[in-house]
Amino acid sequence: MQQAISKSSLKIACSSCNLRELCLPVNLSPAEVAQVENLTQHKRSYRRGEYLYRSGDRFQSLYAIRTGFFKTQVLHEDGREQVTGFQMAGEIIGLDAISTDAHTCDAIALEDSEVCEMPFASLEELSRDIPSLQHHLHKIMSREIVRDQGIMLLLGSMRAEERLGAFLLNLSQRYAARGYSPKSFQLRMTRQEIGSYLGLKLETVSRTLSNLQQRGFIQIRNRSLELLDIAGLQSSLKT
Amino acid sequence: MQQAISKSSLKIACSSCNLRELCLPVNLSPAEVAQVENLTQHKRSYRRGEYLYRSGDRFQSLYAIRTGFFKTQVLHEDGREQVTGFQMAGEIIGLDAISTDAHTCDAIALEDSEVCEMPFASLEELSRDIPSLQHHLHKIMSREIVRDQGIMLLLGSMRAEERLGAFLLNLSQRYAARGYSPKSFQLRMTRQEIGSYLGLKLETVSRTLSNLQQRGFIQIRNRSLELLDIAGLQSSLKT
DNA sequence: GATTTGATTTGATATATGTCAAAAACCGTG
DNA sequence: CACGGTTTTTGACATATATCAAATCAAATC
Repeated sequence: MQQAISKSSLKIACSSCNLRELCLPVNLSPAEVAQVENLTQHKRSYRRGEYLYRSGDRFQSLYAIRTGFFKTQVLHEDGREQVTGFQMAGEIIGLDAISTDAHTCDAIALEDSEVCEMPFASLEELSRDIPSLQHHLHKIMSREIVRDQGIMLLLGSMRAEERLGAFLLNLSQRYAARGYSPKSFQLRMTRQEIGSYLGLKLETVSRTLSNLQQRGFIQIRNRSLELLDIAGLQSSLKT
Repeated sequence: MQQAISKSSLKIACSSCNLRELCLPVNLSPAEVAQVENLTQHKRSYRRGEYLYRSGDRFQSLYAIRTGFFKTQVLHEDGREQVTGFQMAGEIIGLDAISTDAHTCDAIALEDSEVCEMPFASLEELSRDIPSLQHHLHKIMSREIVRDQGIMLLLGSMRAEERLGAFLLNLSQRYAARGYSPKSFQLRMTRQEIGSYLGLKLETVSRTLSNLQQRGFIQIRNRSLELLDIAGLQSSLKT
């Protein structure tokens, strides 16, 4: 019964902020849920192109994406930029800033978006009282590390077509996890941004996508993507 | 006075285990130091080539490297491997495993090494009581995320020579931070491993090192490296 | 110390991806 | 709806890095 209560309360906490990543796996009592809700009250909207934060900004909060789509990028002194990730609803952004109390990358909305601000000091305090929240925070940070290692593998040892395939399949899975079609979705980023993320030039991205289309794996027209042969794409990665 | 006591106690804690990264910046009371010491009692030695853990192993502990040198690598199903990092004394290893309760990479000693095992459950428990320890743990994880983003930048947008330059300068800094010469040290890894880490083939690593030597930036003979012109190397990265 | 094994260097050549350029498609805005 | 700017595609060509191969060198083993 206690179980049932926590679960339904959990739903409330999550529906208020869509904190898929932060809330879902944590088993909280109603009182604890209230505390988490209190923490995540501050919401803000961002228009496409707006910065959520910039490299160098003082660190204060993590952000949970309620709706929308962001990219994060690091800038080299010589102007080169590297997109380090694309984040969607339910994901937590800003973890890099804990290390130095300053953000180390830019976060930019790729479409109109809403985020919950979570003051990190409060989150730390609360997670001292709620072990399951504490552990979950650690898992989120660890998951980010694992994700980054996957990108290293991709950048360090895959060819252009494999990188694109892995990228599209990853988006597909993440849309599926949110209840959207895994086979058909809009890309929210430019070829240039895809290229930066994957360590390729935009022309290579375009050519490779055209090639995947010719071979019947995908249908792409501008930003509208359809995955025609997910299994085929997957198996082409394992070769 | 309290300050002085903690500091000297801190020294004891660190000298016992050389936990540069875990202890140094944390301001602990003597009692707290004792608790941390208690946590880090379990030490083990590894011979060159031995595994500290393997991908898939159940997660139980983080490890602080006391002495020696490790590499971490992820394996692709098709046998391709990607070295994701080289870790030296004072660094913490195993953070990736928190996310799934299983290690996601292999950690292998590149020379005879000693580590402190830190049961993660105890670390979480202790960090609930000691806020500065909690915050420090978060910083360590965040620092790992930032490090990984730097490698993404390197892999995604630098050319072979820049990658090697950045790699050598990074090693140099880390040796300097440990009181060793920043200009002269032994590489502990093969050209192959460097190449895997930097997304290059071993022949390219060898050629690029030879080229840096010809141009007077470094002196390299097998694993013995001397950085002859650190400033020059640095400025060649900014171009 | 001889022998085997693995690591490194270097050369010749191949190839994937980058670069430059131009046209076409798309999008937001007035 | 037309305009101007951006994004995307596609082609021709350049180049950095990979591949294959062989010789040398260092290190581990008996």
